[in-house]
Formats: sequence, C-alpha cells, structure tokens
Amino acid sequence: VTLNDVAREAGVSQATASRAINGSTHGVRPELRERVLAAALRLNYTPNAAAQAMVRGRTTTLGLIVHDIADPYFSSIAAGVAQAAGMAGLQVMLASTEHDPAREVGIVELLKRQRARAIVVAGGRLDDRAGTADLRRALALYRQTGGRVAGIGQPVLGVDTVVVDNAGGAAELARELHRLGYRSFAMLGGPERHLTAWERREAFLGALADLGVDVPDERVIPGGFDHEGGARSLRRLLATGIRPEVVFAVNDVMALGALGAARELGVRVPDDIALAGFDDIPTLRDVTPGLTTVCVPLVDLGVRATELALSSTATGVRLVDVPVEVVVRESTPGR
Amino acid sequence: VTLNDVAREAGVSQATASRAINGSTHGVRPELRERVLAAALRLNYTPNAAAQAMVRGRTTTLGLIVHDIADPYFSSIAAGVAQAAGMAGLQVMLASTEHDPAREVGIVELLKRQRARAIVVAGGRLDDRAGTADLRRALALYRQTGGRVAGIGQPVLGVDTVVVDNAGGAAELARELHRLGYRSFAMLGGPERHLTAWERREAFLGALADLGVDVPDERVIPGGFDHEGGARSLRRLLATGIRPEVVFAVNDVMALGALGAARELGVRVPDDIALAGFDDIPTLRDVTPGLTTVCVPLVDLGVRATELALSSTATGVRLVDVPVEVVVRESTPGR
DNA sequence: TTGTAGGCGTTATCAC
DNA sequence: GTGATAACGCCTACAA
Repeated sequence: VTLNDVAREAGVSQATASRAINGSTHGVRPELRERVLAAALRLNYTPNAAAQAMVRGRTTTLGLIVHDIADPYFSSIAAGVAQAAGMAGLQVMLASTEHDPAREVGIVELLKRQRARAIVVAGGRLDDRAGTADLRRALALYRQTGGRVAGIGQPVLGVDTVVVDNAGGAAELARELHRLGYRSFAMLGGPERHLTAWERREAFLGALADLGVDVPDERVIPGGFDHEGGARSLRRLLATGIRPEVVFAVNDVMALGALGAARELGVRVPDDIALAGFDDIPTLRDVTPGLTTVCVPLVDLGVRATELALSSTATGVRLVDVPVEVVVRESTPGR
Repeated sequence: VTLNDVAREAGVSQATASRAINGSTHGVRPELRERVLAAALRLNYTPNAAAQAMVRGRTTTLGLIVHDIADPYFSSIAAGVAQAAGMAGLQVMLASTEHDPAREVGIVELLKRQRARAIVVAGGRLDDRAGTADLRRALALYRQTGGRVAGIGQPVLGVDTVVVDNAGGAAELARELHRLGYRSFAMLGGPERHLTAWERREAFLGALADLGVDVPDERVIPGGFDHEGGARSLRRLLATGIRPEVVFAVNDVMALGALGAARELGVRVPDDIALAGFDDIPTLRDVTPGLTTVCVPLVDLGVRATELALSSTATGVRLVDVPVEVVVRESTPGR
C-alpha cells in the first residue's frame, strides 16, 4: 500500500497526501488533512523509508561497531550511543564483529551502502598493520561519500576520536598503589600488540620506574584480553612461584577472570595478593572484594563519540580527551 | 557517485554496469566486467541500498527491541540475535526502549517504515492492558505488511514466541530449596504486574504450598525488577524484623542488588540468610558467593527467537518452549 | 491551498 | 551479450 493508494482513497492528489502525512503541515487544509490521515490509517499505510531516503539522499541510521555486545564494556558504550542517537533522532544499527577484523571492513562497506549518517567504531585496536590499514581505508572511503565517523580508544583510524587517557590512568594507578605501600608488582598484560593493553602496560611500568620500582619481564604475563585470558595469565604467573604483593590486570574483565582463578587456587584476594583492574565496568558493583580500578566513563564515551561523529566534518581529525580516575577499593587495602 | 557515473566512466550502459557489479554474473563479457569493476573502484562507487531496497521491495534489516542494552540479560540475548542474524545475512537494528512502553510502539512503526524483514521483541511484558494492547496492535499491523515477528518471554503479543518456562523453573527451584532443608522463605517479588515476575512468584509459592509450606503475604516484597529494586526490597524485608532462612529474588539482577544491600547491613550470605535468583546471567561467574539460580540459556534465546521470526508465517502463532534448569551454588548451602 | 510532473538510483523486462 | 526503458514510492519545485 503506497502513498498513491492513500491519495486515491482520500480523493486527493499524491502531493497533498504527502504533505498531509509527512511534510510541511503548512499548506494543507485541515479538512483534507483529516481525510488523508483517516485513509492512511484505514489502509494501514506506512511511508517507505527506503523511498524517502532515496529522494532525500540520506538516512537516519547510525552504525555502531563493537567486538562483542555481551561484554559489559561494550554494552555500556552501546547504551550511551543508543541514548545520544535517540536524542538526535537517529536509529542505531548494531554490528558485532565477534573479534573478526575482516568483518569490520565488511560492516563499514555495508553501512556505506546504507548511506548511514555516521559510524561509531568502539573496538580497541590491535597494532597490526594489515587489519587497521584496511579499516582505515574503508572508513576514509566512507567519509569521502559524506559519512561521518568517530572512534573510541586510540586515534589510529584517521577519524575523530574519543581518546581514553589510558596512559594517565595507568600511571596514576601505579603511583597510588605505590603510595599504598606496594613495592612488588606483577602485571597481566593482555595481548602484546593490543594498543590499549600496550598503553596501559607501558604507562604503568613507566610510572613505577620513575618511583624506582623495577618490574622484571617475567612478571609481565601476556595473554588474552578477556575473562579467560585473565584467569590463565594469573595461573601462569602463580605457577612460576612468583608471589607479588599486587597484580595489575590491564582491564577489569581480565581482573575478574584472575580473581576467579585465584579463588580456585585458594589464593585469597587481597590477603595473599592484591589486585587492580581498569575500566570500572558496571559488573564491579556486585563483586567482592571491591576491585580497585581506573574508572572510565563508559556510557559517556558512547555519548561523546556519537556527538563527535555527528558534528564531524569531512576533513581534519579532532580528538576529545576523556579523563579517567583511579578508584581504590578493598582489593588493594595497602600494606 | 551513482551507477550511471560508473557506466559512463566504463563506457557501457547502466544496465551492463548493474549486471557486472551486482547482478547475474551470467550475461556480461569478462572484459567489460573488468572495466566496470575498475571504474567503480576508481570512483569509490557503492550501490545505494535504499534504491536497491526500493526496487526489490525488501531490506536485509532485522529489528531488535530491548529495554536496556546495558543489562546483561538483554545484552546476552542481543549477542544471540546478532549471531543468528549474521548467519542469515541480516543486519541488526538495535532499539533500546529505556523501559518506556510508548517508545516500543514508535520503534515498531519505524521498523515498519524501514520495511525491516523481521522484529525480535525481547522485553518482558507488564500486565498493563493499555501498553501491551498498543504493542500488539502495532505488531499486527506490521505483520500485515509482510513483516515477521518473534517475541521472547510470554506469548502475550499475538506473535510467535520463545517461551521461557518461568513457572517450571521457579517451582523446581522451590522444591530444590525445600530439599536442601529450607522451611522459612521470603521473596523479592518484583513489580506486581510484571508478567515474568508474576509467573515466577506464583509458581514458587504454588510449589511450596504443595510441599506444605506457607509463605505469608508480608514475606513477599514487591519492588523494582532491577538492581536497586532488589536492594530496596531486601532492606524493606529485613526492616520488618523477619529473618527468613532463604530469600528468592525473581531475577538475578535483583538478587545481586539484594546481596549488596545485605552486605551493607552486615547480614552475611549464606550464613545469616540464603539467597537465590533466576536467569543465570553471565555476571554471576564473578560473584561470591556463587548464586543459586535457574539457568536460562540467554544467548540461545536470542538465536531461537531470530530463527523463529525468520521462519514465521503471516498467520498462526507458534510457541517454542525453552527448558530451564536449577543451578545450586554456594548461596544456598542447605541446612 | 492544491495538483502536475520530474527525478532520486536501481533492477528488470524487453528488444536488438 | 548489450542497451533502451519502464517501474519502484516518494518528495518538491513549479504551475494553477
């Protein structure tokens, strides 16, 4: 059922029907207006968004690319994006890449096809030339067609980015732990080439070095960026016989994995070993002991990235720095 | 940049260009094909999905309606939907209603406008005539235009539904707790009119009654269906001076809220009071003590609902029953 | 205020 | 095999 049908049913021209239903309230007599609306209702008419998009040349879709929507980190960001997009009258097209870098490019191309108004890329980047370069290229092409883009994390995609102060947060955390009296550290460092993990590792180690504390390489355990990765890394660490006073996992999900592993091994947190994470995901409110971490305003990240994308221009790359804040909880009582 | 541009650039007709790029590989000489593809690449051409959708009369979009994407219950379901939709070559349009029932109707209408292929409604329903009726009507109208729909939860929307066995799970949980030796119960019952909450409450109480255990009304505390609701309800319960042996919160998120409240009040779980929830959200893996609950296969719910929607027909309502399973953990050690 | 007509980018049905 | 040409459903000058 098309606008044409409605017009005929109401006994008016298509133009009038169009104006009555969607357009300029201005210019249509109330009586006709009523008649058209009634006809539309009677016929269960709904404007065809595709047709509208075509003639208007743009859609009201905003694409959101995440690695895994079930991860509280991403779902919090998604909540922010959904919120901000809603305010702007846009619909969110969610794409979960399941950590497959090749899919990201495919998704960008799809969004380009759809003429999506903007794209928010929320995934943390790996430092792999190939994958990132492909995505960069795809995004550049998309922008070339008038699309707007914003990233979250590191400014490595050649687009406007909400930059999380990973280095500052990690350094501050290191200093705080030092202040609490810890002197023997270890780290669950995540993937070697993962940019976020890398930034947090380097800053943490750097700050400790500035304080005269050295962390030998064997105390920096690489591994997955997820729950299981954290668990495995902690097991590996403890298996070496090393017993640091405090362990820093480069994100909360890993820290929680480590916490579970410690529990299984009968290692008490924080009595036997202190533990800290990064992100302050909402899950933490339910965890005992409360996990010391660096609070990243996740929902806000989504909101800001959306706003950034919508206000972005075809040229130039803007960066928005987001401050983070150390939150000390029971998992690092000090000594 | 349109197909026309590409055709001109390649020196062929628009029809040929179309065939070369998208269509029937059959019918275009390899040489021309190459030329067209090269031109398309050079011009950064991307087919306009809106135009395609219009002429084809349908899209590859699947709508997903949830109350709050940041809630682990919904984000797990969303992961399942995303997965299944991906398999079927569809894109997921995520809509978060933020618990606003009026928005649901708006979203359905939007999806109808978009000519979305299907819609999955994941939100638990309130037993409010008005809200549900409006949504029912909107969905019926959508289906009338050829759209496919599946719901998750209770079959009250007049559409194919993945039905969670709330009653069976709650009853089984009651029996299990009884078997563990508990005789004094209380319940954090959620909203009075919330269907899911209602089913779980009734079944739990019914099963206990069958076992000869009575739960006085003052031990069934109504409240919000969320974290804060659980916390408040537990506080209210304890404030009355009642000290049940075990408390059943009608969902895990509420149970976690209650757990936090108990902790604040210095009430130990499970030593002073045992606690059980419902859903088995992923968050639970990180919580101590391990929470006894009824496991609902959340991701699977999303997958099945998606499949159900895609295979649904214009007429008739099919129901898919999903079994649930009681999982006993440390929060109910028995007595 | 209302109607007419052209065009948005594709695909598909025809002839050639 | 390839190329005109007619839809698809809607919006919007422009004309009346």
